Amino acid sequence: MTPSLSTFSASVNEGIFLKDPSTSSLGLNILTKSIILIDDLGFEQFTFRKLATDIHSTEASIYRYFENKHKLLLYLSSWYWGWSEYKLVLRNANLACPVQKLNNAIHMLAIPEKTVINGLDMGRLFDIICQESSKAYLVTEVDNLNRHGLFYNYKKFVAILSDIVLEIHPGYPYPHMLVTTIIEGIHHQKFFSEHLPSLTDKPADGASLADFYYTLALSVIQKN
Amino acid sequence: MTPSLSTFSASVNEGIFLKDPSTSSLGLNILTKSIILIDDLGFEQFTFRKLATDIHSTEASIYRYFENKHKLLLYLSSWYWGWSEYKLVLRNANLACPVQKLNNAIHMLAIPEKTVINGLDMGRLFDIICQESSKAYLVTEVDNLNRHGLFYNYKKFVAILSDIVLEIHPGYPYPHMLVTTIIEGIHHQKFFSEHLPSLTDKPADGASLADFYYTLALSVIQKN
DNA sequence: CGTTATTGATAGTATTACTATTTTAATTAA
DNA sequence: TTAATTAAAATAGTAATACTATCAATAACG
Repeated sequence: MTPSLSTFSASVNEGIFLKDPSTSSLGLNILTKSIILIDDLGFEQFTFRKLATDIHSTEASIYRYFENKHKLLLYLSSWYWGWSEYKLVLRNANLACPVQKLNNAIHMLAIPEKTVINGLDMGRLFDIICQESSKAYLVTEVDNLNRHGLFYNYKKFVAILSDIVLEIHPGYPYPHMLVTTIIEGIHHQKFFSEHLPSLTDKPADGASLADFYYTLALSVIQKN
Repeated sequence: MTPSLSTFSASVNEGIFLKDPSTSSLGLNILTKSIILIDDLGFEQFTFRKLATDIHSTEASIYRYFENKHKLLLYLSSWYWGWSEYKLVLRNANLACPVQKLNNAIHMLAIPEKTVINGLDMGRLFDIICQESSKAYLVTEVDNLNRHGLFYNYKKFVAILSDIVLEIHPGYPYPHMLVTTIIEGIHHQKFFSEHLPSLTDKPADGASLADFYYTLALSVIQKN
């Protein structure tokens, strides 16, 4: 069911990078290794200098691709949502029932595939999404970034899911709230289950997470 | 209904500070002004140097209270949850119905009071909680911090709410998941409504947030 | 009045987050 | 094949950040 990599090229908004990293081997190296480094060190300890030594390049070279590490995080996040949308659309292509579509989506979000796409370790990228991606928007420049469309891919994904919710219950007043609550919730619970288990419930694996949020979604949608 | 300030002294875990800021006027100054500065600049732009000049003190003096700005954020967050617990217990003291208790709690979380407690601007502190507080735990040192009990106040608050959920539906399997989903959800939606409105639904004021999450909670609890 | 704790003043270091410039290497186009 | 263009490496440097250390001044306290 996983789409072949050759057919997928992530469309990440141009404003995020200075030079498209997907067009050169150094750029791809930056992406590949930054995922590993950010996952290992955490975003705050991660620096372009460390990345540079890791890929046997220089800080200056990396700065030609990304203005700063925050933009790199935004790129990874944006790429993730671009990829997720692609997968979702493909998986739901031949489904008619919106409840099935929603179920599909929630499972996709909660149970990450551990494959490698375009050289990028999706398992680690998912961990970054859970632990670091909110730092991409929880910043003072958020309005400015948003004005330039740098959250487009995430917003698009949310919009698609919201439409599915509305298919299930036309006129439901809070589709976006529900969808972002589920998405951010999944990421939080993943983190909690690993680091702050008393903030979640056992077993907090992907399957029970999907179960919890799918039930939640359906109860809420039908209740209103 | 607001408890009198004289009766409340926040109990923040000792490991968070080097010297208790609530015991000196410089300490209180640090707390008061850091709330304003973090709210104005955002946590990443906020520095002890800027805070020092702001309160006409020195960096070194501030470092005598907090190891680093991250610990200061943890203090503010911890103080917020200590205060919230105090308020919640007081408000629910003479209620028997757990559904009413939950309703109370959700309204308290979604509709912040704009008062000043012990000199601390609660309106601004709430904004910090929404925008910055997740950065207090989304770090690599989280396990170490947790081992030292530095998230105690938040976990305690979650535990109290989870117990209320269990009062409503004994045996409900996901009380903690539900509670943290609601709490973090409220904070996210607050932020989204101000900065990324397409990720939420209008009107995203406190009242409709409370409405959304209260309905969500009840549907989910009763469904299972 | 003397002791102790608190803060201020000053200084210094390692690291981070960049920017600029020049050299080398690799591609491509004439 | 050479010249022209582009990408990357090497090197250097700056301002700001995140601290640490030392010592003097002062206030509080018994």
